Amino acid sequence: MMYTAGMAKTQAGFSLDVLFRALADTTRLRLLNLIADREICVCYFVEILKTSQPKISRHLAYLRKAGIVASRREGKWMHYRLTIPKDEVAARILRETLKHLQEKPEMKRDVARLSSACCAPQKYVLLQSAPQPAVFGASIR
Amino acid sequence: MMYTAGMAKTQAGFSLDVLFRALADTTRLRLLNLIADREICVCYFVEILKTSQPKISRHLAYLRKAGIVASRREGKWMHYRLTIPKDEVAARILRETLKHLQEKPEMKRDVARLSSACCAPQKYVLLQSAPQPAVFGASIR
DNA sequence: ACTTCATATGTGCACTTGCGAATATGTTGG
DNA sequence: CCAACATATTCGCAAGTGCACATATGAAGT
Repeated sequence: MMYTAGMAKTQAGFSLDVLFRALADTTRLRLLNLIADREICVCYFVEILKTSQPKISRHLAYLRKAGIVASRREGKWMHYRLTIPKDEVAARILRETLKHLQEKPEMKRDVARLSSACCAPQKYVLLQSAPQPAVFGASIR
Repeated sequence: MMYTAGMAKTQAGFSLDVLFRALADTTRLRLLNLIADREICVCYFVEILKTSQPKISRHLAYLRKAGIVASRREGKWMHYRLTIPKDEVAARILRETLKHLQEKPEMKRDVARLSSACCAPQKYVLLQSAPQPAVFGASIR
């Protein structure tokens, strides 16, 4: 057996229930799909999912507690990004999930709305001065 | 691009929420871990998980509705087996999950209890005349 | 047909989860 | 410090989920 120290294997302590519960919700899957390729500011989620701000915030908190996303503050804005779990199996499950979501029409529509919101922010009152999503075009998938 | 007809791709209609909700429960994960390698009769689950029969039956029904397991009747007994979903992504997620479960001590203990129950059924009153699990030793993982 | 055994399902209850509405926290600029 | 803005959290409620208990279904033997 040649496991080196850096080799992230399955961590026996890790609990999959947590991950699955985090993924077992449509709103959260939509959020994950949107941040899969870029770091996004919360206000975009609100506009794109056409959902209330507290609801978005709560679901993001849920994902954060499950260790799937991380946040970064930039002045008034909070940016969320995907964080691939240390556990190798969890990471693979997450990647497979995102790959699947990419195929779905609703998810494609969300991404399309995001890019149109970025290109023409004047159409969205709330996004007038919002920071643009980063890493557009690049992809972890 | 060289997709042949036989290549099972991601099915857009498939909904991952259902799969995740099915996997987001410890009892169901224990059941899945046990049937991952073999077809098992319900009475074994009851003995091994030391849980009430209705509870086992309910969770099995849940898994059946999610399309993860299938049942087969043999006289009075119902045998359950794992069914890999048609959707390729779902199938991969399920396999990864089972791989992860295999590592966990509780899950190993369940499997150990199962084999001891099979080798010495006289220790378990309820299993006196129960049919033995099939495909012992073989593995889909 | 009746009983027994194996499994499935209905019922009521405790607990959890998601939601909208209101409010709190944190940041920036005046 | 205060006002305005972006985001987070609290609260009360409606809906969902898991459980124990009781009961129903289905098969096999008498």
